[in-house]
Amino acid sequence: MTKQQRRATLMDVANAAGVSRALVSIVMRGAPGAAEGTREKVLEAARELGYRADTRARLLRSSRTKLLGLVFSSSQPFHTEIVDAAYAEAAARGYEIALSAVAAGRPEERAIESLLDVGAEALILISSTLSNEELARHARQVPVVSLLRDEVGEEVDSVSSDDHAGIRIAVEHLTNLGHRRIVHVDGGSAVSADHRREAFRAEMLRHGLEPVVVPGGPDEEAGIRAGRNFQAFAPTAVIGFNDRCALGVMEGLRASGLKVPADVSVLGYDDSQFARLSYVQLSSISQDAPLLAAAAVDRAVDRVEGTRPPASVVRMPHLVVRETTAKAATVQTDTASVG
Amino acid sequence: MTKQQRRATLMDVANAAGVSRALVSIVMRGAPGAAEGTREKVLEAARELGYRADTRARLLRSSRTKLLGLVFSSSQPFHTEIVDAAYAEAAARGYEIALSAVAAGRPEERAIESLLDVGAEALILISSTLSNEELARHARQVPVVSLLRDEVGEEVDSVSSDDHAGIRIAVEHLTNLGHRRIVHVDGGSAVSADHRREAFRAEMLRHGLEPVVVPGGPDEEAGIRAGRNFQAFAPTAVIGFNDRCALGVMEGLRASGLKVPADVSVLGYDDSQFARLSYVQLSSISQDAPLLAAAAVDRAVDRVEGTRPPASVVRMPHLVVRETTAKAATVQTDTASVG
DNA sequence: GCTGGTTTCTAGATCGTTCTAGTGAGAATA
DNA sequence: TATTCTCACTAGAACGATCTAGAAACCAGC
Repeated sequence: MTKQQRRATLMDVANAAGVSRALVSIVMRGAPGAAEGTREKVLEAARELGYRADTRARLLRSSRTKLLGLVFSSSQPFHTEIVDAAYAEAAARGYEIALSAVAAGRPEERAIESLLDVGAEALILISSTLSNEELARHARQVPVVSLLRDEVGEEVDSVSSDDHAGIRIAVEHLTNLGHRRIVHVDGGSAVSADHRREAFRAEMLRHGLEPVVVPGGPDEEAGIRAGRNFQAFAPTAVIGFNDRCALGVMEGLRASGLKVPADVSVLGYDDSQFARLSYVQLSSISQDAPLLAAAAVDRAVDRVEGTRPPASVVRMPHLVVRETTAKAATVQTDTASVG
Repeated sequence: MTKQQRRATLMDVANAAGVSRALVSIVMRGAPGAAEGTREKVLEAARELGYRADTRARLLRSSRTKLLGLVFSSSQPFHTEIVDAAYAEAAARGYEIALSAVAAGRPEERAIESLLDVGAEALILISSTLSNEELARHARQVPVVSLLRDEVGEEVDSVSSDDHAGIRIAVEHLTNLGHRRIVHVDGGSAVSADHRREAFRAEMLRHGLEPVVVPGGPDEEAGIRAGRNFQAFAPTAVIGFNDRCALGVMEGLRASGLKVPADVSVLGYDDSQFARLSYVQLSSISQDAPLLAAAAVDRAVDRVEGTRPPASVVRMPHLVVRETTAKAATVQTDTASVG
């Protein structure tokens, strides 16, 4: 059995350096109030003993943990891209990130509780599925920032991407390429699915086109299933709920012998790592995850430090054109021509 | 500005229930020494006030947090499957998981420090890239379990899958199907890459076959790149370093007009969610992530509770046959018809 | 009533920090 | 010389839990 050696404490350093604990504390924090000579003597002793401040004790006393809680879903690769960016921004502002995943058998509430237990000073929730009431309840204890979901009430911050604008850009991109028969495979019960679906309907009507929506979901399987349902409509372009869904759609088309983009254009949403894969090269609507993550961390820090009241930030998505969208085939069979 | 209400403490509950702090502590821990009646009165008061024990304070005094630190890589979807399983097993044993990701600009050491700071009692490191010396250094402070990497020294636990056996199973599966020209796209500098490469060489020689290894890596891009390099050899079967690599290989074959599995069989490794996608149906060597995760959590808990000394656990992988491996084409000549 | 043994409960110390309210020494000012 | 002002430093009380030791209440046996 390996013996675990006790960690050096402030007291040990103080004894070694021949000063009081308080002074060591001052030196270790880099706070003013110590003479240059003693400062160095203390640092020397600390180095000697391999001293590292015990964060728990420090935080217990100062009630500052400099810890931001981030709840993500372990099954959404897109979320992990946000995690990466959040770490970077948090570090830049002198905070740490505490992660907690929503997984099978582990609801969002549990994930949140575990973050509060380790002392998170604020919560950032990605695509939260909690009700506004539940969010408000947590917001009474600690600042809450909702990421990728807006309309979360007065007390909760939100950082999201303009879904309507994203769909508008998508529809415009495709109509500019001459597409008229465009299908949207929706996200089913996923968080932004309603927004995108409604936006699609509105934008298609605005262009005088029939808005065909096929039930889908957030993953490849959903895209493939949806493919079987829109074959009859013979679209020349498909807008997927997200990239994974669009990948499924592409796979379905490929199975039916249709070429992308020669026969059908496919547009994804999220601009995730899947879209960027060299053999996929999926055109997609980018929400710019790193920027969203940074904005969320910024708001969380501002709230923790009391510099700002809760607010909603909405960022504009943008189009990334790759190789799955192209001009519509020139032979447009029975559709109405442009007005 | 929303006023943040102070979190309830033991003292608050004690006052509300009309008992001492110590008794509340006893009740909350479920320790013996409280009458049934008062126990319920205290629990009621705690529920009323929404009391949750402060992990930092608890740790400071008792050095027990019931928190296991788990380090994973945010860019490896396979890791997130492990995360899911770890949560479940930890919960079953009465522990919580604290997550910390290795990401761009966030080395493993930083991930570890942040876990120790929140009070993790043990560390589980997935595919750690630390040296054995560094691992040993941490192991002196806290039990360390290395997951998916073995040969980590005396003081460190390890839970891994038998890579040699996995490759043996893979090679046997393919030779049983009549394949003779088999290529292994290796994992480059990834953690288990060396083991699998050497195992492949040994197993192929054992079957009297030429072991052709092509440099690869852990993702789709690597698989595609590798594809360009083994065309000349015209293999009838390919073993990818992992599923993502195998996916890239398949994509490359498809681009060259070759059919899987009619022309070439492809076998993955990990049996990840990618392999299971309905349009992929990749045959793969399963390491059974959930079991590995559970074993790692078990070892960590056992170590924390002092019931066992460090040890190595090696689990047997097994074959999952799906649709990307099939009998070798009957015409096996030394001249392949590839351009 | 007294003693002894449970069971239930509590006071107070303690963990390793930070924070508050000082003390003491020396320099500057009156 | 006495007073004030810094500056460097320290003692001791927090923070919110657990733990130890012991008190109080109750019951049994003699």
